[in-house]
Amino acid sequence: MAGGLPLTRHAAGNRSSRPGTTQAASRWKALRMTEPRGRRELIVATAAQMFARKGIRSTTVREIADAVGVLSGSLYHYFSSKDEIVLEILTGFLDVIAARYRDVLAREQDAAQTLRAIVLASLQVARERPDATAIYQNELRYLRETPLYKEVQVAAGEVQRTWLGVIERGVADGSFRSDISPRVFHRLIRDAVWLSGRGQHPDAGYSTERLADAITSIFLDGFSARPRAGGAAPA
Amino acid sequence: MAGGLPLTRHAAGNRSSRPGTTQAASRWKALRMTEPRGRRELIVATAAQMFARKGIRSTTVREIADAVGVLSGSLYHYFSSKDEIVLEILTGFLDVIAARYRDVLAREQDAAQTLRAIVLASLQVARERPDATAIYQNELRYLRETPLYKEVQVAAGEVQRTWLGVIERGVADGSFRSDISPRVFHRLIRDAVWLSGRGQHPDAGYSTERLADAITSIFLDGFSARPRAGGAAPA
DNA sequence: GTCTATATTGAGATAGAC
DNA sequence: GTCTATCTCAATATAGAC
Repeated sequence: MAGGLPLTRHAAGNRSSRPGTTQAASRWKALRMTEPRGRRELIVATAAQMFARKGIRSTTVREIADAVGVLSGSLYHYFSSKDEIVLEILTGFLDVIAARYRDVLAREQDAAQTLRAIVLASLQVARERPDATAIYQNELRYLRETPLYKEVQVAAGEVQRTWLGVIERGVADGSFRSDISPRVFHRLIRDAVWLSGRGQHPDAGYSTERLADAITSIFLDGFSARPRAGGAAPA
Repeated sequence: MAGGLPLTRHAAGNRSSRPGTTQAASRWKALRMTEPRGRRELIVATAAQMFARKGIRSTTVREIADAVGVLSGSLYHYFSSKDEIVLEILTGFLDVIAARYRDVLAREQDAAQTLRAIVLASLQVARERPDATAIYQNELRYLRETPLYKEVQVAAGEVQRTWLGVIERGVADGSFRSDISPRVFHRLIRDAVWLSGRGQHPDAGYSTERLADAITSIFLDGFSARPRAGGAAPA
């Protein structure tokens, strides 16, 4: 923390200027599935990327502004605070998850199939929105300190109830073990799923589908080598 | 044995004064297994508690000093920076883990038994040192920004090699599945173990041993309800 | 809608008296 | 070994010109 950088604040020269076509904007075009449309969305997307990489607290509004290609004061034309940007990132994220889960539940499969589908849907969202995923996993502590947290909690509630619901259903109908608390199982599989993108390495060679299968298989069948219910013995 | 430590002066306000018996000190006596001995250790323990609860960045040196019962300048008699306190917390933590793992390996059990023992040892450390555990899980991003990170990484290396070693051994001798990457399995079970203390609720009614059994059983046998290798059918 | 310039606050760290 | 007092820097946010 003693570090004094010999910083020159923002050499006004290196911005080349037209907002819509900055480096930041074209980066998104190349890398992300959903390309930010307007300046406001570009701010959100850029901030999400930086929050995910460096943490919310360590990312300054000036850095966000630099990356977007404007000066920091201009951000306040779109958002009234840094936290408001955070809120927009997370509610967008949670809304997407909740919607996917609703689709899954609408299929009315059995508990095991539903669980597998929830795992897959979660991993897909994690892949599509890696920044928001990382922020949500890593910055809960920051979030709790902000007044906006309540709004996030509401959105998170539905998500949690979906997981717990399918687990309890499986226990009730006899397809899942009843000697282990559904809450404990929920915590384990939920963390496994959401943290599996941590460290950005998508596990060389593990597609989203294959990872979903691996996770579901471990959690339902176990890692011990012995004949398994559904099918073939281990290769 | 926190009896009589030297007196301090200083009346400034609400602190009642003898360092050894401040609120902070007696809190430790009540709650923790290892009671801080000297002032230096009290600083470390207090800081750990606050870092765990509020995050490193949000905890100011002034807050730490207040909780200990001194003024902020005095901390710099013991540590030359805030990060040095963080480093002491984490290397102490990792050294304890590495030592426990060495004990486990010395027993020369089979892979499944060793894995179970590592899970249990980890949960015990997590229970004994919840603050350091939380810090290590939640503040990796902060750590990476600090020059001290390299030292932490070295200590973490041995820990990781222990996990991976036992998993690979089980795969090699045929007791674990070979159709799932050991690295993937390692990540899943490691996160499950270290995060299981998250949220401070020790899972009402789940002792450390019972939780270790639950985790090991889920990861080895699976959550599906069907006759399991080792014994009785689910209740 | 963006910039320039700056107010304001808060943090880590230091110097030197006691 | 602790306190008092203060330095220095960095960060969020604002005001108002263009």
